[in-house]
Amino acid sequence: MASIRDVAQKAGVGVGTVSRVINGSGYVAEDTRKKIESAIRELEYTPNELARNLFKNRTGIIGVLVPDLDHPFFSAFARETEIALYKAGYKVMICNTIGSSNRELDYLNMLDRNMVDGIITGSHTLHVEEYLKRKRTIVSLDQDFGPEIPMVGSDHIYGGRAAAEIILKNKCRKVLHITGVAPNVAANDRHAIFESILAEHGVEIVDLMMEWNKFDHQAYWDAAREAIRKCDGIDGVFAADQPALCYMHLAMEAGKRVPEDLKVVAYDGMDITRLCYPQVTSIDQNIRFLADTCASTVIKLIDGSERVPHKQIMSVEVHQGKTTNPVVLDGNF
Amino acid sequence: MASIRDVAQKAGVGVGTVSRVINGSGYVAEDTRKKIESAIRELEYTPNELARNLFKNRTGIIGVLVPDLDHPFFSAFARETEIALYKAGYKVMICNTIGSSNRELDYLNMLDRNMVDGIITGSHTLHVEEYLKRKRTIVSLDQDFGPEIPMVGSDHIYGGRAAAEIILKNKCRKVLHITGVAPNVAANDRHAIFESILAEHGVEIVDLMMEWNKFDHQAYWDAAREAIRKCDGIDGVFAADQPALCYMHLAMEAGKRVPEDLKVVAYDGMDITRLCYPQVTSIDQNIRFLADTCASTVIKLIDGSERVPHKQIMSVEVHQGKTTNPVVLDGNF
DNA sequence: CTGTTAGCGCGTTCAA
DNA sequence: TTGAACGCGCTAACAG
Repeated sequence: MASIRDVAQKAGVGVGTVSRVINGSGYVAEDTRKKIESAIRELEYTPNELARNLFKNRTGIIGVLVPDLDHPFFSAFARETEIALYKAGYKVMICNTIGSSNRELDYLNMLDRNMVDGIITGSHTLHVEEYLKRKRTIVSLDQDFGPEIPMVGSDHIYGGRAAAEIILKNKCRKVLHITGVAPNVAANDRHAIFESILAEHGVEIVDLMMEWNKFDHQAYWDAAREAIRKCDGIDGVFAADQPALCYMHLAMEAGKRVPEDLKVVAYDGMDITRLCYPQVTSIDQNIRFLADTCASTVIKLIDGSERVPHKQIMSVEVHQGKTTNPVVLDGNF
Repeated sequence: MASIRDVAQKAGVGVGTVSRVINGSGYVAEDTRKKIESAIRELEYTPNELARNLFKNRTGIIGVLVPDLDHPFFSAFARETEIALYKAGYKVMICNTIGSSNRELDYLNMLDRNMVDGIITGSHTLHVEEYLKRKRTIVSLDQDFGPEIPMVGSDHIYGGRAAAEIILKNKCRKVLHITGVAPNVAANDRHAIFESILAEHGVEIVDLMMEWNKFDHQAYWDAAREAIRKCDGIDGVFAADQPALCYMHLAMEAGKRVPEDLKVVAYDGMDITRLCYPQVTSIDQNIRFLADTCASTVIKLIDGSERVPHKQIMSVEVHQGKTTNPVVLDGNF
């Protein structure tokens, strides 16, 4: 409640001097400093960030946009991003964009209103133009908005290829492929490459497309149940963590053995695939690295000093669990 | 970039009039409004929230503190809280407090520095006094800081009792009880009541205490493995979701059948217990209701109009899955 | 109905 | 080494 003026008055000095003491800027005589410091203590003075922000035209806040904070991938991403940004002195404003698309717009507008210094977006329900309008200080996770906006993503091409290699070397003949991430997102790359490799090798593919904006587990179960009903003789599955787990568990319930009768390869490999039995083979994105890179990139953008690459692509890692037979990945298939 | 003065100048009016148009306050002639609106459009003027915030001494931001955003319970809580607060016109600043305890302090200090209008904390690594110093506009999830700070929580007493009833009616004789949530947290209540009921009925209890601040799944596996090694003949488990799952899967791997040889009751019942096979019996907290209540409570505190109850306790719900035999819960045992 | 002015609390010249 | 004055952009009170 006390302001810098109160402190100045109490210490019998001018506000400028108090300001210098607080910020450790400029010269200040040792004894006036003492006086001021004790005045600060007595009044329990704390600088008002709002006034500082107005002056500096900065808040130190970065907006982080994700479709759904309760999705394991995005909650992990949000967590790591917050940690990275905090270390750099920034705070994080978070937003779930799923469900209402003008929430994403709302948050983008905060850039214009100076409420946030930058935005990291893992949500992509808006048209490119809305993003381009703001230009600077936006970093995109896994979607290419063109040269104006830097993107950070994983090597999904390699990921899709690795999944295909595992499936092939496990000798699957009829593979269920559950797709359905947001349109325009780089993560889709894995699907195309996966299917083309399998097709090349004469493996039958059953495609199941989920609505990309359904994140509740009921939708996953429904999709898996539909796959089980519609189609017989599946001996391999490639899907994101959650649909993969649902399908696997339904198949097990129906008496299939994993990995003997059914091989499972999941994409992302979040904790959820580790807490299950058997532990799932998966292609893992390096979420911490993605988050750190998003954080450092947005900070560089804000500082405006360094140039940043348009694309920064992180490796994915293959985790061979118990839902496939172990194979050597050497690219020969 | 353009300020309200630029707009005023361009429209040939005073800043006050522009302000009135923007905020829809006071009277303004139709044609001057037109002029101003077109000036706004031409200059692509957007009000600077920072200046507004300074004037109103408000940011519209609520800080949400959780130990770990990547823990299923807290990510769900954060998600629901953000949604509820957004509907009420507030934004959410998020903080992971695990790992370094002065992060929590940092965020509490934001109250004093006017960076946030209020705080909802599900993290409790600090001493009570630090919370009491700020008094108002703090809402605590699941911890009682005394009469000054409203708390919102679940009926863990009922939860512990229900778990005990299920275990008893499933005729378990030797039960593994994994404990270890943060100290001083209401969630601990379930442990005491659970153990006392089981003891009353002569059921043997094996206690396993986990470090409360370990949230990575490795810690859960370690704990489960230790339990398996140390102790034989366990026919029932009561634990939080993740340790319960780890133990269950290890036991299954060792050839135990669920629920024939081993009954499992998990606490929280997050998605992770639904994506597993067999689906786990659980005591579920109503996270959306908790979040909504935290949100509305902190808003009432900010508005200062209504009084708020010191404690608001939500019911938990019993979800009978496939890891126990179905029983009727009537409190007779 | 409208323009002017006085803050909101702070950081920074710029003289002294 | 220091204090006074100005400005960040906006809102609200007041006078016209």
